[in-house]
Amino acid sequence: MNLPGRNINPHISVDCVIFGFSTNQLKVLLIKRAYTNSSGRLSNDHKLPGDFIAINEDLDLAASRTLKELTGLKDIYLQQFAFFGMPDRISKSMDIAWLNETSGHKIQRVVTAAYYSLINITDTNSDFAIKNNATWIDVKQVPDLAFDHATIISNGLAHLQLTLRNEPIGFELLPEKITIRELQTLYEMILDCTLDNRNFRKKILKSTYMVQLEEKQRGVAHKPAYYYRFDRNIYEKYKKESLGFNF
Amino acid sequence: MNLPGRNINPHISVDCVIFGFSTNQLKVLLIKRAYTNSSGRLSNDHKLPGDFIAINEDLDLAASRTLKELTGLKDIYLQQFAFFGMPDRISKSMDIAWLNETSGHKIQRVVTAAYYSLINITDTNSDFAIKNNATWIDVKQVPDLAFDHATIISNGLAHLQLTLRNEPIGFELLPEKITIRELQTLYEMILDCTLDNRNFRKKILKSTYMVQLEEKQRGVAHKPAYYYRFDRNIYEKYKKESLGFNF
DNA sequence: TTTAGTTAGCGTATTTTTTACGTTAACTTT
DNA sequence: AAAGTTAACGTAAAAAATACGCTAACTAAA
Repeated sequence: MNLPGRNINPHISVDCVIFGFSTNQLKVLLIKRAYTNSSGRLSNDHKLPGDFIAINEDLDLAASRTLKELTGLKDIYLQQFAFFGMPDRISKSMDIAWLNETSGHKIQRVVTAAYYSLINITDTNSDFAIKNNATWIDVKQVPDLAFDHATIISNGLAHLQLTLRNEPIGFELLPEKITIRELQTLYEMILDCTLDNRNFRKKILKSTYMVQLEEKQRGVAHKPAYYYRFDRNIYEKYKKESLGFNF
Repeated sequence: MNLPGRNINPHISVDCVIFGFSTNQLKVLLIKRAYTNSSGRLSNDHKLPGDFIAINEDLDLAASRTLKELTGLKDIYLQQFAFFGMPDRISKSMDIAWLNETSGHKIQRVVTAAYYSLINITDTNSDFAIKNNATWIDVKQVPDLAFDHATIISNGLAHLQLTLRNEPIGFELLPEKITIRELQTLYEMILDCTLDNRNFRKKILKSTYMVQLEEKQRGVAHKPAYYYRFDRNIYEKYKKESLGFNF
């Protein structure tokens, strides 16, 4: 959290849209914000994990730092996807008041760089690390948010969908091991559609960059599935070759 | 150009990467920068059209304003694509000196919002409008640039390529009328590849959103080609229907 | 006026990719 | 041992992408 007088640049901030998938829901990580409303009472709402950047702090590093400070999550790949610079984006009086209070600066307008990521909620280490002021909220049921954070989230989701349609979810975003079914469910959650499991499997198997591991699922009440991992090297080669264009 | 004492926000700037296509080259619009080098002589190099934003100025509007002020180009659609915030991105001493001189501020670090666009150089109105301190430079032969502008350009080109592979170049970027051959050449220049003209034509004709006009080319020493226009409404419908995923 | 040179515009056969759909295998729980 | 559940595979049909050659319509030069 910002302390008054900290050496920040009060014009620029970063915000992180962390998508998380568990069994069958796509969620987004939000933190609670407490503020004093116009009638003098203490109110609550949610905001994205984000913060002003420090003087001379790199934007990417500021995003990682912020995420760790506010949620405990670390070593998460963060992808910048947009920046927001409308002069009125923080104009609600309670937002301005909160900013002035928490930053120790007289705030006029803030330009924010938005980052997104995607993680597996049920990975114990991730789950464990979430501080208790941060919570996972179903993407389809995001409540009223501070600032323009609802816009930032829907924008981030659009970017994630676009990425997913045009290349495998792979690169930085996949967990170390995943079953084909889990991957399919992930696709279905993000694209908000249903896919044919046989055709999806064929597509995955044909792609050389999803590599089958020896490990199987354990303790499941059905035929256990093999785990796969995403091989970045193979993928990079494949990507170079397949530069067709589609529209 | 900035005048000392102008009411600017010295932490944030905008930069415009304007790609232009003429007969068979993809170019980028650069402006000359004069500065006094370490041995006291006047030197020249190039930079992207860009500027600090004014206090409380919208980023998108700042980009349009800057482009118009520096190059005369107006009513150009500008697409944001990245936000650059490495602390050392303006660290060359001559860059710092130039910034201090032109802005009238003591500059530490500048975060810049980058925009790109694509226009037809031979459109007389565009061509006419370019001020004489701005020049079109072949994308493949960009000289040494100020700041990290070379990085910004290659990043912008990558974004343009990505866009082009995943949807028609259409939306805001196409000129009002274009022949299929011109469109193909544009694709080839941007993607840096060759395409089969018959198959390309088939693809365009099958797409319902490229609409044939009655007007033909005139005065060309060969069979004149029909002009086409991009119909955004048809495209928006098409886009909604065709949300497959490929990888 | 004719000829040469140039790009526009079309068609078809082949290969590759996508889609649609059913059945057996391997595990846990009752 | 039986019931329940998801994994894993295959094939035929439709659609899309690719490869390739020829005629049409214009200007410029002879």
